[in-house]
Amino acid sequence: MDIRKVAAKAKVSTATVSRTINNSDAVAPATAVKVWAAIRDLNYHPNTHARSLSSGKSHILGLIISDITNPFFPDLVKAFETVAIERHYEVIVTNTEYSPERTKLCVSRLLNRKVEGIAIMTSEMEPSLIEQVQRAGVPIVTLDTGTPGKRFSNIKLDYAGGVRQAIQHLVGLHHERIAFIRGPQRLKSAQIRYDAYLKVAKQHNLTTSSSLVADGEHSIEGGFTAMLNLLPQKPTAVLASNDLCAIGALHALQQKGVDVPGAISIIGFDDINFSRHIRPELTTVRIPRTEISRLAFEALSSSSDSENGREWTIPTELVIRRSTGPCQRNRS
Amino acid sequence: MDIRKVAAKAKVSTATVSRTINNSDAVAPATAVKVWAAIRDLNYHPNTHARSLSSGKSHILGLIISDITNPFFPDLVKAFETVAIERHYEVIVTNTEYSPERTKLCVSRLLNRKVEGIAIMTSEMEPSLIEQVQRAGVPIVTLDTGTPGKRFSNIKLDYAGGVRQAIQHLVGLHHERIAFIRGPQRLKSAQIRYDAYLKVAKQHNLTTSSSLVADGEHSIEGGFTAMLNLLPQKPTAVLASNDLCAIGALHALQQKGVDVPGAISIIGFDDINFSRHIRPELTTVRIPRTEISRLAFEALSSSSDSENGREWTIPTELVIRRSTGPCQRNRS
DNA sequence: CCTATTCCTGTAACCGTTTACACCAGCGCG
DNA sequence: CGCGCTGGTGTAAACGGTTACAGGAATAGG
Repeated sequence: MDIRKVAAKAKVSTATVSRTINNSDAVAPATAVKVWAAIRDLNYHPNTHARSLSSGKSHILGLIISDITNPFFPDLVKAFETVAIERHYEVIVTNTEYSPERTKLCVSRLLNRKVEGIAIMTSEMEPSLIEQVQRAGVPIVTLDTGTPGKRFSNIKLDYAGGVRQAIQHLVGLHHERIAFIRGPQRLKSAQIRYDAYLKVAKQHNLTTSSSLVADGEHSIEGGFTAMLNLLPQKPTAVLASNDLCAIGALHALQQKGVDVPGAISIIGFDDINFSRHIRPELTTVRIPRTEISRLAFEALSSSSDSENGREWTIPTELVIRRSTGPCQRNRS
Repeated sequence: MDIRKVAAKAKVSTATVSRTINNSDAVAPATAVKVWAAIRDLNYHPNTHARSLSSGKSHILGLIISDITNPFFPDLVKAFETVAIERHYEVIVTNTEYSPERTKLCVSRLLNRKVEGIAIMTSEMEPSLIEQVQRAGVPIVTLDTGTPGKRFSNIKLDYAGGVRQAIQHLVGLHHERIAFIRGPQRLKSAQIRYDAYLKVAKQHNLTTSSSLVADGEHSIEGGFTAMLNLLPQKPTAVLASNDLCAIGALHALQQKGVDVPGAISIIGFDDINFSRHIRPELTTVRIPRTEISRLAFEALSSSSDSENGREWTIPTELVIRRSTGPCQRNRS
């Protein structure tokens, strides 16, 4: 069941079979028909390893994420897989688990498998690793990290736009004391969200006193304690750096008997699946993960050898559900 | 940077380098040292495709799941990846998305990549596909599906045990009207859970009238409407086939102003991550996914050519949290 | 009608390993 | 001392494709 058998059956050379498989236009239509018939009859599937070895193309893409257990990632992974297999690529997903050591391992695993591109969807990645990939001549696309260069594209998320929409929404509901639950500052994306909050809040002449900011560590527990710390400051609305934080904050308020959105409004960030299933359903800034995956794939597959990487910006969008409402304190 | 360069640098033949890499005991310790030094100096990494081609071993495992977006799977995937890479295997994860067509594609993708084993962690899989894999000589391990055979192992979950613990827990709290929210009956695992409910409830002389059973489709929405249907039957406790169903039921009760666990107790199944983060925290029957992955890997890697598959049974365990409490109606 | 070009196909080298087999040195033993 | 082993190493043939190059047939152009 190798290419030679097919060649024999179709009465052509292996070269012709190979060309046929690869849709080379150098093969006469009539011949192609014969070859395809033989392939079907023999139920022949080319050996991908042999193919990769001799052609140098593995048709595998690498996807690096932090942790598949983090609800942000499954959608991303699924969408990436979907578009990749549509184009007949295989994908290997690796979890860094936020550990530099493990991240190193992820990269070398992918490089060893001779992937044709790596989508790095996590921001904690040492520059030296990126360089290593570049030296290997493998295209890269990152999320919110670094500046594009040779075979290096970047996808930027317009966090500021989402934050602006969120704050405008709250201001429209007459909120003035809007607190912020911050993510870990070592994450670039968390940093940007915080900066955007600061900037937009100021533009609206809102208090941004540091007492209105708490650290939520991007986890439910973190959001919970952050909200507890925030409570004495009497905010009327809270913007969280993360849906998990927002959910944690929600729990804290429910435990304290504070009504949401009656007394306090809450807005999250990401729009993970569960946000729609929480009570009250969470108003949140959606990050379009399907779009990101699609673009990431595009970036990798268009990064042919000498071409320079590009940079895209993807908008984020406020999804209004039930955790936000008019500010009671400032009414009338 | 291929094996020849290493051989030259170490002043040995490529065969010796190869043997060294593969820890063959036929190489003299002193030689091995020389070779490893050369490898390190040259920063040499063997070409995995060449290796797979000539040895016939790809060192890749396939993992078939339904949908990474279903919160049951991420833990499973993560654990599988962890143990696999510990043993220097790569893993390709594929989502069937509950579609037979796509499932077929998953299998052929994996077969094309010459995986050395496939873990099928989803029950909707046509027997013809399984046969196809077996004909290809690739070891299989399934979850709750089929009977073990040549290169075919199976992992069974003791759902009945978990259901028994759950019902005993409720009975201990003086509950008598225990309703059940059923999963889709085409899923074997859902069927087994339902059967176990029926059996154990009868053993305890509880009503199992069909009016106390509703279909929840294993989703939050399904659980929600199922609970609404169940409400007129005045159950004092509800056992759900799935955490998602349980969460949906919880929402329904909260919306109707029914206190949990004050008026009605709820128990879920699976112990997905979010169960701990719901209010009230969900009492649930845990399915030990890490354990499953570990065993699945073991099954695959021990399924050497002629060896017959094995069958394991993994216990499930009731995790008591805050969604269950004493039955008020039957107290004194 | 001859030559140049185009189109299609085949031959064979090569991709980077593994591994069967051959070989040789050194050793134990009768 | 000669023989058979054993242990370590090298040679070279696979593994199953791709592709540079060569070459023959058919077509076009003069």
